[in-house]
Amino acid sequence: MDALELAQRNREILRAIINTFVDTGEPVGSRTLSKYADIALSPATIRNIMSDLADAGFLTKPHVSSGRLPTDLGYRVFVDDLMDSHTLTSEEQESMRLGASAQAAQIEQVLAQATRVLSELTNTAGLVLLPAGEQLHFKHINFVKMSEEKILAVIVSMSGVVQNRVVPTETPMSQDELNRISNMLNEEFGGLALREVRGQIIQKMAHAREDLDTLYRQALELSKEALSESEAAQESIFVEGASRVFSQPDFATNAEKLQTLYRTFEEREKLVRLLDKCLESSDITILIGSENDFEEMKDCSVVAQRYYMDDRPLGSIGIIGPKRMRYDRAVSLVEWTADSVSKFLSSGER
Amino acid sequence: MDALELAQRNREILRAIINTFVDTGEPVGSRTLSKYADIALSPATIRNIMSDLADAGFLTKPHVSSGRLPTDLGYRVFVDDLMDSHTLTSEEQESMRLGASAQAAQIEQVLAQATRVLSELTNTAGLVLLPAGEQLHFKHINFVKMSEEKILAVIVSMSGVVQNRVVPTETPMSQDELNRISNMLNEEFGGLALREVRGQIIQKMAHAREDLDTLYRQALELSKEALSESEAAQESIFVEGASRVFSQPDFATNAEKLQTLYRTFEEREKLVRLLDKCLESSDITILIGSENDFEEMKDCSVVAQRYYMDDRPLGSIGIIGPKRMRYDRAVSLVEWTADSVSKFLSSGER
DNA sequence: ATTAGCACTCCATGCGCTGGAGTGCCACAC
DNA sequence: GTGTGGCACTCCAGCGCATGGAGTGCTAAT
Repeated sequence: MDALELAQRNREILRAIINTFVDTGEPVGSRTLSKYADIALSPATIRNIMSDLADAGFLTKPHVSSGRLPTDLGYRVFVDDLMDSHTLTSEEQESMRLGASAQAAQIEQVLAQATRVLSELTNTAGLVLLPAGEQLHFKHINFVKMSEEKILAVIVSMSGVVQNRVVPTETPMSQDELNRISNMLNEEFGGLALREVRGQIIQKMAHAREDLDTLYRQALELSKEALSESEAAQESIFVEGASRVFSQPDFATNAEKLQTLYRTFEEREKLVRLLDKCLESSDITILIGSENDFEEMKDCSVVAQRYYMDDRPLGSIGIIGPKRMRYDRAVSLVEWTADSVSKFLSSGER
Repeated sequence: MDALELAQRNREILRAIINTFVDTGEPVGSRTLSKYADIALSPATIRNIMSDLADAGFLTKPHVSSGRLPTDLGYRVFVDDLMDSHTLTSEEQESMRLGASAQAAQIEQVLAQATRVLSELTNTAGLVLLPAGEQLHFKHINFVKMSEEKILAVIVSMSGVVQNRVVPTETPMSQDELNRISNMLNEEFGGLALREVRGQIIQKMAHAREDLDTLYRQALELSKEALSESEAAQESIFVEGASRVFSQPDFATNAEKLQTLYRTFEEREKLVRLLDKCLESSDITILIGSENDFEEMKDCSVVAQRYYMDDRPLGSIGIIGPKRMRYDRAVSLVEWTADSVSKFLSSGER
């Protein structure tokens, strides 16, 4: 760290190296850098500085006689300390605005659209973690009779997320009864977190077994099934434009990397975990290379941010791309998108 | 064609060539083939036959001094005339049975599961076209009030497909009114094809404008919106195990092919069109290489079959993989799967 | 008709060479 | 002592070339 804190100039050099590497994708040499506008030093001097930066762990080289490129740590200090903040161009802002103001439909569509735009503008894969599980608050439940033994539960959360669930039942009920049941539940549980609803249901079922009227008991039974945790956490992620990552020159040439990367994207589970992690912090999260816990994605970086409804974090939205990316732009765009989405969700519009 | 019809032996040779090529992935030479168990001919003789088969358009060679490999036409006659029918091993049957008998949930889950198994067993990508548009028959509609201006329509079809749709409205209605509206609609339209329902609604709205009571008019209005065609045909396909295709040696080495192929899979639209085409015939559909209309997929083959509910075709299920595949196995497995799915859907279970 | 033999083609592989880009170090200048 | 020019050295990427092997096509013999 000393090296950096002492010498402002070293920071300049590191910044310049990263910038040009991000631009070109080629390891950058001292000569190239000395031609770089802002730097009026001879290659030899630059070499010395580079050597220091390499000793400090910010740079490596692929082989002994090649230019330098940033390590994960190098990117890290760049992102933390050296990066200029990128101001969005008006076109960028334009595209994003479109994203959020698309005629209001289901929340999923808004999120998918925002993610798609994000992916296009950053030329990386756009990700969004949908509200699920703990984040959801009960708004409305509705039952539809599908057959004598099967009932479809439609659960609507405050945030506008709709879940369908087929629940088997032994005691056949008429649609009318089902409607009354849903009325009951809606009055009783409106606004509570799903977790609380589950808790209350279990409590009520345990406490007063006999003295409840049949319909109410059935209501509890049914809603318990419908709200059961098990599958709730399913497939709660959208990925848009993954092919953009694969066509980055950083991967496109290496068929093997492409394979494993592709498989990881297909599974999705790891992507969910990544975004879940981003939910923990209110700041924008940047994971560079091996900073994420997945070996397969050690050549990728993630930039993600939570989105909110009425100050309650619902999920996260972001991008995943090669380590070599324009972090400044990515950060601005992700922040802006998360912000737009939050504003949209928090306005009366949904 | 003569060449084939005259000489039974030529057919043997073609079959052997295709079989070993499918096995090894390498162009097969006359020498290799003469060692092949069933063939007691010298390499020279085989060369002559190969030459004939090449003239007839069933074989090519990558370059002048290499072994032969089948053309699309070659695969075609193989599939049509030469192929032994593959009988499923008991393990294969076992996996498939699991697929269909998974505890009954929504139709989508059953289809997804069947497709996943299909993909695993064939080591290709599994595809399924979900019932949509014309295939759907109205069973039940239900409205849930989301806000003063927004109503969620839940449409359940006879086959068990559930669609959610947010409909904007100007005249606020209570949940009670909504329930009554859905009762009305359900009685009136139960069992009709969605297309017919749409037709009837428009007709009724046009015919008797004034003399209908308000609620009924609102019902028509609302259901018209809810059932509008526009978005109905969206994303109605599942793809499972696409990475299996990409890791086939036929593509894995060629980064460029991998790219375009990947992009095609991501878009999905072309896959939908392929499966749509398979819906037209009641027979199993096999598209070899350029037989499908998409340049990007000229190195892939599709094997797909319709599935039914009560003798009504709902959608299609199949696989897509490299041209070099075990067509006999693919055909058996796809047929078996489509059959299982159909049986499941047609039994009372859904 | 079938087959052995032979000339020929083409690919894949490996090797050695070369030029270029870049480093590291040393010695010199200010 | 800080910056710089010079120089030797390293390593990669690309190229040309030779070589062996797999395979064909043709011809002549059986």
